[in-house]
Amino acid sequence: MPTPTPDAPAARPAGPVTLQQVAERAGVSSATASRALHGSSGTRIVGEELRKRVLDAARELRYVSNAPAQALARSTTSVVGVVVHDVADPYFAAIAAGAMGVAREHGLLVMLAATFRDPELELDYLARLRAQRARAVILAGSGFADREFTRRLAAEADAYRADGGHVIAVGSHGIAADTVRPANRAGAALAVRHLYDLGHRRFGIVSGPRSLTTVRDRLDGARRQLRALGLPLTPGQVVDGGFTREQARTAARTLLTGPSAPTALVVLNDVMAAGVLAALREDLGLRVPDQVSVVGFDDVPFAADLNPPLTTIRLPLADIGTQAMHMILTGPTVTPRTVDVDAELVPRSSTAPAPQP
Amino acid sequence: MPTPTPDAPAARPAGPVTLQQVAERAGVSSATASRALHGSSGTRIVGEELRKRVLDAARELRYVSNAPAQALARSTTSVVGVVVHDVADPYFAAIAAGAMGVAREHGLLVMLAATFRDPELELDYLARLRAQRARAVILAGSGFADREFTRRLAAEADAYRADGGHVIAVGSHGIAADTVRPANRAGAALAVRHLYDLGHRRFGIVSGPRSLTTVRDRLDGARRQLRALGLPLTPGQVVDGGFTREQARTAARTLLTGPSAPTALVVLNDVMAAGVLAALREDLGLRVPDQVSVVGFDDVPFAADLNPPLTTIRLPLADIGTQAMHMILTGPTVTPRTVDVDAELVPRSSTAPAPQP
DNA sequence: CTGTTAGCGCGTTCAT
DNA sequence: ATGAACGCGCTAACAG
Repeated sequence: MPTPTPDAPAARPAGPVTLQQVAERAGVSSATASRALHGSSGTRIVGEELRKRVLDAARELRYVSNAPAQALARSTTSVVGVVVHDVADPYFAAIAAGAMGVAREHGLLVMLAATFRDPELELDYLARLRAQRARAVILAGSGFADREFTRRLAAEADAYRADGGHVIAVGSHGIAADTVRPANRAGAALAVRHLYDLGHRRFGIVSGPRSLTTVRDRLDGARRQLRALGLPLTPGQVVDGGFTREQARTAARTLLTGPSAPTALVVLNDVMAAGVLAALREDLGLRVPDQVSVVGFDDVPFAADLNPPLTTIRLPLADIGTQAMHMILTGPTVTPRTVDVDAELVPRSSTAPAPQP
Repeated sequence: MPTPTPDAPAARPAGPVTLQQVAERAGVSSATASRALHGSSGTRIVGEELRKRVLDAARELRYVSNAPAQALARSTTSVVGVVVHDVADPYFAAIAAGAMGVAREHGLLVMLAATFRDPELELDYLARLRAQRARAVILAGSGFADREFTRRLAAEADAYRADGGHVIAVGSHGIAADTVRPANRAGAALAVRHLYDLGHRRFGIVSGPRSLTTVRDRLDGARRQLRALGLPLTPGQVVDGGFTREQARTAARTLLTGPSAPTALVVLNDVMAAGVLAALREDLGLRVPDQVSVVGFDDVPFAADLNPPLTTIRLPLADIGTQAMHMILTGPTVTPRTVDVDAELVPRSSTAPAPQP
């Protein structure tokens, strides 16, 4: 008969190993085992000898504590929720990545929820995350500009807080919560100003769904700046690009088709800008930036690789995620805090002086 | 005194509301409340009248069940884990998005873990996911080609299964598990073949860390095809682009610097291809595809927006995620299954006939 | 159909 | 320093 390997895991009982089993194998009570494994009160009040026996037993049995049971007993967990519109969107992917980096450093697990822009789903996930006793939730998706929805969201958020949770919002969600606020208005104004300074006077805006507060804020920033410059925006100058590449491509075609087509395009995010550049280049045969200048928004990783490299408004995406995460680590405060995140113009090659008429 | 609004949520007790409280408010036992809310045995065996009272009470109190407690009682959860290298990488973002779509349809919650390519972290997350009693885990990151590591991973995966969990691997991880297997070898061969057919005879490969099985598989596929074509690869023709844009940009410079520089570049993923195109265009002043042809791998969303639009090997990324998720829904089988996912050449504008010498 | 009872696995008093 | 006992909130038998 073969000699058992010294450190071979002992025959594991069927199903998950429990603390009790570890305790038995170590010849101690489950209380001692618990203390040895998690040193509850800061000090490890378990004797060296027993401690070692417990640790060995746990390792041999490949024991991992039952997190749900632990959560029930401690009435707290180490999971945080992050809700986004769509992970495949580089904007959210970057924010999520930032958040996850911090989570890792602090031993937190993250539940990622994607709403695909459905407000109902946002509410739903918030409730489910509350059920999970996620200690905090980051609402990373844009807020929805709907009165009734906002009321319901606020109610859910209140319930979340009442249950001891912590909610952090990215952008305007119309609720009283800690928030990380990207400079959407100022950023859009920056874009307009940049184009204006280059001599452009005929502007076009490729926007997104008006139902999103991010869209409204950016649009508003552009509109104000334009008005301040004496170039008030007319309805025909704004088209909805749906915040997606394909829709934006189509939208760009209609925008550039009129009699006095714009020479300057402010596109409310980079994903759409990719579609707009494609439309200009492949559908309309217009040269960027010679005939038309384009400014994007976000500065997602691929912005510099577009054709031409995209001038855009940079938002420190990963930072937004880390900042939100840090608010979680700090814990909730009596009055909501808000961290402002600046936007910055990144000049690349999609903008140039306005063509002479 | 103000009349209370009819449907105003009743004054909620401090902290989370429990089933017990809902039951009391409805004047029933907690068992009945549980049945009314979760209709255990398929059939709703609770009388209309009581059922309604319970539902009302729950709504008024904004009750959500305590998931950890439920998990403990039922000894099962509705969370699945997805471990990736980095969410900000469009390859993983797309896979995760595919998985999350299915998760949503089936009421599953996903815990996303990012290892940042650290094998230890992968092991760690797997154990933590086991602790969470995640019903299944999708190992979406590339496997690591390390004997010792693989042994440990297999042990963890076994423990996971022994605990009633289900593990799904994407690509080669060297463990006996259900796997979704992308055609990495065949895909790379396709890339080589495409370039060969265009008349190219001097090849260069921008590879990634040899420690990743994905890299090895793709490299192997290219190497075999090249050998079959009578053009065996020499060490100098392969450089490590680190699977990142920046490293690949640098790597491309060294690759193109030799005496008989390649006219055809096979880049082992699209993210690196973006860096390679930048190097060619901005650092080396070489025209693509006139002087050098480039083929990428993966067909991430931005591939078509690069300059020039990238010819690449498409992997149905979202599909990979959904397929993996579907294996979870099906549940584990006695013997591991494997689903093959085909790669396909997507000709765009970064490849052209070899320049005449 | 509904209520009572007994765990699920763990942390945490309270004794010792 | 260690063990015994109780409770966290919920589901699952088991009665009635």
